Amino acid sequence: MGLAERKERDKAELKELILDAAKKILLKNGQEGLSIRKIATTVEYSPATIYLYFKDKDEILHELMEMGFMLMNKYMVQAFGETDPVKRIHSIGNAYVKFGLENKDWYDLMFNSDKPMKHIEKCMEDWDEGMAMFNFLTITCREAIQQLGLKDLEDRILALQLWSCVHGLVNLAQSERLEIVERNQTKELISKTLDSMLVSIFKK
Amino acid sequence: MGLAERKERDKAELKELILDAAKKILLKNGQEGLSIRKIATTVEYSPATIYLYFKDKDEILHELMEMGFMLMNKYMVQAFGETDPVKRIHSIGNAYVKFGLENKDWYDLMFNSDKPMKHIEKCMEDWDEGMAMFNFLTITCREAIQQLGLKDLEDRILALQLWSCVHGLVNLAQSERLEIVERNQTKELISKTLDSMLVSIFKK
DNA sequence: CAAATATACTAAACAGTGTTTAGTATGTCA
DNA sequence: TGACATACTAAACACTGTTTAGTATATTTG
Repeated sequence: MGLAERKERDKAELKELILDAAKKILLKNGQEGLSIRKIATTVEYSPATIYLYFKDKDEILHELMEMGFMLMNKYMVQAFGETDPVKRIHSIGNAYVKFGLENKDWYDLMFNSDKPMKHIEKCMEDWDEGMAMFNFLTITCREAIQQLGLKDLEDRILALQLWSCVHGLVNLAQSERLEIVERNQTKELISKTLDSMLVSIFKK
Repeated sequence: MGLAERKERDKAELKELILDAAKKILLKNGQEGLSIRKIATTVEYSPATIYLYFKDKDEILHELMEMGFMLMNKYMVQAFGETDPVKRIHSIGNAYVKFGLENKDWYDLMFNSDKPMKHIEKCMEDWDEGMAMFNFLTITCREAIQQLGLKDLEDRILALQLWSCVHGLVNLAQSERLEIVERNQTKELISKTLDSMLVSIFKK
């Protein structure tokens, strides 16, 4: 029976089990289909028990967001290893878009949803993972500006320019606005646009 | 009483009343706070009555989306009147961002939410208003490319490059990612980034 | 005029949602 | 053995979108 099996599971592991269940449901049903009650039935506990391990749903979504950033880092390993700053920017851009297109639900949690942010606000925490990403991009921009002697460019403005472009592309693709405006080959369209933007900044 | 008052209202006007109520609730409580039941109590009918005038909630959100595009057009009048294509691109960009920042809920419905799009899919309709906007931008890009002799730029790629940048900026601002990464003066940051992008494309 | 039909509307239910409260077993310690 | 803490849950609260069956009222037809 469920009771006997559950007792075997270490008490401290339940938090991890809940997050595992949440992750599974997120991947299978999306953020809309992720509910406390579904998590509860998956781990074979009552919904109220979930609240003994997490303050509220926002906290669970925040933890999932952090998992999403770990997954994104895997997409970035090549970029992290790139020494040439301009090449690194290319690598970051491609990895970012690739991650966004392949992991809609994770991406949404990390860069669109306000629920993980509400938890950050409530607990007076910071958006560490997102800031780390942006700082890495900003530093890379600074290096690229120095190397190419683009003295009239500001690192954080350039970083934001790059970020907003890839963020916009991913969101337009995910909200199905792109497919409707330009049917078929949206992936090719995205990579062309990304290239065009990088060319407009660094070449000419 | 409610009954007497209601009878006076023309039957054909109820659909408009429902949309008016929906609009009010959207502006006051946001998309999260907009429910069929709240609309029903506002217009003093039962929730079931709403479904005699609209197929489902998605249809109501779709109609609100169309209202949003009408509002956006008001922000675009100056751009529509601009004859110089490069200046027109500047004008469109500024109007787009201004609209996005000032009308979060409308913007979300128009460019992020999948619910109005679900209705479009169900009814085999098109995203006419969005396509019209993108076509206008694409035509302007074509004119700018011709005028400046930028023969290695493709109009629809350039249009998408511009769109994704402003869309990204608006979304980053609205999801509070910008404020966390760069505290204070986010508005100035956005206008600087917008300028920087336009400079990188059209000057140098 | 009376009966049949069509219109406009609603009460109640269904199946969900996040969250809280009060209470129940079980285990530990004095 | 009694007191207390821990782990958990049933049930409720206040919501959500949507559907179904039924009720008045109005209109049309025989």
